[in-house]
Amino acid sequence: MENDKKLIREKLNNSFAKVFEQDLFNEIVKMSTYHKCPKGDILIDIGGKMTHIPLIISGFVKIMREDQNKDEILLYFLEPGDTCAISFINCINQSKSMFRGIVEKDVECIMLPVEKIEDWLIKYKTWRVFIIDSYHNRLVEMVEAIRSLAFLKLDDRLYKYLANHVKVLHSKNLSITHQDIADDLHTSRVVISRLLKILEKKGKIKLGRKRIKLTP
DNA sequence: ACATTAATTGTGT
DNA sequence: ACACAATTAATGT
Repeated sequence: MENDKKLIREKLNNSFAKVFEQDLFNEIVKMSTYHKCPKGDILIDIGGKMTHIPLIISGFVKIMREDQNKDEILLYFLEPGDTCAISFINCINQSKSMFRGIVEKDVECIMLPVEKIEDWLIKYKTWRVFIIDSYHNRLVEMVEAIRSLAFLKLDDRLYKYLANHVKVLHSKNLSITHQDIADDLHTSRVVISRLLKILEKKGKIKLGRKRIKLTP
């Protein structure tokens, strides 16, 4: 147990360095629990109720919305240093989640209980800033997603999608299938394959089975 | 090491 | 969009 707290303290220091004031930092360590979620885990599902909110230490999570015909809309990603501020509101007003969060790459996170989160909002300025910032970031990403849907052609969207993955994974080598991409971008696999082929011919990427390499 | 099978990717209509 | 061919990875013998 003591070891656990030590671990949390360490992890928080690495990913959330100097974001929180000292008192708050100590409280977070005291109230939180450490979790690991393997790829494929569903962190939060549509209709689910939240009791904790996560602070992401490592890995990343894909947040999406599913509509009537089982179609999924990709909304945004949670990266290390992020929290899901949207789920935070769900916590406070006890409403159910509109979104689903799927772990795309093994996640380490710190879970915080809802009750405390509300207290801290009043007590700590750095916490307020953190939550509002988080909200702002989510909004910016959603606006960007809408812009991209409305104005960009599919080939540009595809490239952006790849570039974004490169960014969050800190690696130019992506291990992903054409089908997965097609699902996220709402097209067929064949279209993605063809566009990727064109990108390869242009020298923008290198293709392999289950892997795509962005060229610098 | 080889054959079999399943999954992924490529291409023409 | 569909069908099918080709290629590659995974698994068992």
